[in-house]
Amino acid sequence: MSHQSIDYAGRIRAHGYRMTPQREIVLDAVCAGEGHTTIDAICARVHERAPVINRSTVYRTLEFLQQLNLVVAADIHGQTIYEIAQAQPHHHLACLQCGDEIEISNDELEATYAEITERYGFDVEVDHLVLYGFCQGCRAHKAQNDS
Amino acid sequence: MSHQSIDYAGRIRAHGYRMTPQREIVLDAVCAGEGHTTIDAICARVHERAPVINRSTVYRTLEFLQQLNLVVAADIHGQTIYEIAQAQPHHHLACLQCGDEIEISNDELEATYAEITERYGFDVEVDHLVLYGFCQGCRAHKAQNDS
DNA sequence: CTTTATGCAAAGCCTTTGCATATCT
DNA sequence: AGATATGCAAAGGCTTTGCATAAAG
Repeated sequence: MSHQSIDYAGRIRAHGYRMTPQREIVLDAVCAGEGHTTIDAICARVHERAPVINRSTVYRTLEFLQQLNLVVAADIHGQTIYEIAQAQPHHHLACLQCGDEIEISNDELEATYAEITERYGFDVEVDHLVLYGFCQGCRAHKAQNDS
Repeated sequence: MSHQSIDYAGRIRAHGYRMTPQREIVLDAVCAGEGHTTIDAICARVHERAPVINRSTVYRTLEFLQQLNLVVAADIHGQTIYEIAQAQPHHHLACLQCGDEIEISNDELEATYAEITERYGFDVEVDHLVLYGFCQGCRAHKAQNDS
């Protein structure tokens, strides 16, 4: 699922703003993150293609793209990560040990949300939940060390 | 549930460290947060009782209390919040509109975690999940405005 | 041609750190 | 006395902002 399939220029112009090379390059960099990219990673990728682009432009562009709902942000370990907005809400499993991340669909959590709404009258609005824990590989190592 | 019921001084000394007025005041300030307190709120409360206590001491003390598992921290909207460690893992529902927070037990989410472990081999280790959404009152307002 | 976007540099904010002093056991 | 904890001030890292210039429609 590439971001190429979306008419970003059109959606930006539809709001009365302009498409620029910088915005395109930042969008590409976010997309290259495969789901979750830090500012540093984005800046590094941007810098490869266009060393002249300023860091503050990257910040401003990401802010801008979020307002148009083309990019979404999430907090992970206190760091902000960015990714291309997808039609499907989804979540992440982040391994505390190896740092690996697994993307999961919303299905697993939907039932839980419904239950919370029913019990607390609270409408959970989560597009981008990050659950921490230990992945399969690291669990195996942990089990060895604990013995 | 007050933190008074726990022998903090004892637990601190058991690790070879010292109980000090500063640490006691910071602990009180965290406890006064009723579940989730920002650094600023903690510093404000500390300052009321003892204006001389330095901000860096508060940072160091919180770091210290976390290492002893007397205080736990979580990220909420990019801000670090602190609370007294409880025996029971629990989570928060944070309303995006009014900022209200509801504390919920782990029970609602346990089944979901089990399912994730089964399906992905990923062991979710969440002591302090924060779910964003809209509380009952704000949902009612939203419904009105949307019509 | 007008408005929006960018680059640069500087300011801001929050957090951490080094070091001398004070405090606890 | 010996070790730990604190206060102060300064440094650090990341993000935001003001302003002049450049570029898009």
